[in-house]
Amino acid sequence: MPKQRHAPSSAPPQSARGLITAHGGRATRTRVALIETLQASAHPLSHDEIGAALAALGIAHDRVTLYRALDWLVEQGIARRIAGGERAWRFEIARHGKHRHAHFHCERCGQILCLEDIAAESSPNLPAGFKLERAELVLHGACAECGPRGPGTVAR
Amino acid sequence: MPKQRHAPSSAPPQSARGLITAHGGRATRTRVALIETLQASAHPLSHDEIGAALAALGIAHDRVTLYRALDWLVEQGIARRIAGGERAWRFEIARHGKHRHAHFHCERCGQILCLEDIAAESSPNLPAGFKLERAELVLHGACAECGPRGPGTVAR
DNA sequence: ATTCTAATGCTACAATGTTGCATCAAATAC
DNA sequence: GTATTTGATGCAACATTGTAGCATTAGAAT
Repeated sequence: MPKQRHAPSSAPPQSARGLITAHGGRATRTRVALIETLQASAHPLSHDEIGAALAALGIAHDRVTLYRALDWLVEQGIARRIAGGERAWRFEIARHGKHRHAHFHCERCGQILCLEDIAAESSPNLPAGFKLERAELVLHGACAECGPRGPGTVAR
Repeated sequence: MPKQRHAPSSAPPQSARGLITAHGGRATRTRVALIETLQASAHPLSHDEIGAALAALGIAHDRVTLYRALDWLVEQGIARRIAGGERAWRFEIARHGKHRHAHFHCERCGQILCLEDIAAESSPNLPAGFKLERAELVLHGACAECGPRGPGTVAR
């Protein structure tokens, strides 16, 4: 696993329970662990990665439950779903007030990183009648780990 | 193994057969129909849509063959694969010389449209060591058809 | 027409995501 | 602290999207 890159996150760490109850949900073990896992990660996580993290915490995790819990977090605006390069979704915590940022998909190692400096809310010159709700900017290429040195085994 | 690989010739309305043979491939019915279908479409097509189009032309189409034929087109630079909103890929013909453009994903009807005016090659201020190979910009929202009038049945 | 082999079309499988329903447990009421 | 309510979970079964292996077909060359 590549190292983490930290962005200057100016987020006052919101408690997981607080976030959940503030949205009228029940603070279950799964949801709390989910939020804390996402908050602790510097980059968006896939279902697999999240499942592994929960397993490491000794928390039961059914695949379906995970999907539903994540869907709920996204619905409530607590988390965000991003498309990335492969067909699997990835999830990241929505830092309070933080604008949407671009992501970088390394085609060597498959990792997805946040590019907090690059805004995704751009190019508003849409055709008439179109309503923009959100923008997703994904840059593809080789990350610092894979680029200069030998490329890692490709994750297609 | 495919022999040569050609740099994108900048020929205008290229014939399907010409495109294929220029890249050292065999001009099969499937590939020809595939290219012509993509060329005739104003927006990127999903596998389903392509399959339906081929079926309408009375051309046998196995799902696997379609995947492989499309992969080949992308490898050769004849077509481009874009991620869109759902987990399925969509394909569009790579217009000779045309720069990459952004796409609009309507979350009401599920349609994906090309925004030729909006370039996707932006924001090059990447962290050191990162190599950008391509950028994908997808705008999500409601298209002109779905926005003003009643929203179509959601295609989540 | 014959040959060579790139493409095709099976079949079988892998990965990702969804639906329905019975059960459990988080919050509330007592 | 116990009982009640129902949101959330966990399981099974299924749907969709994409891949791998291999025998067969048909495009191009001889």
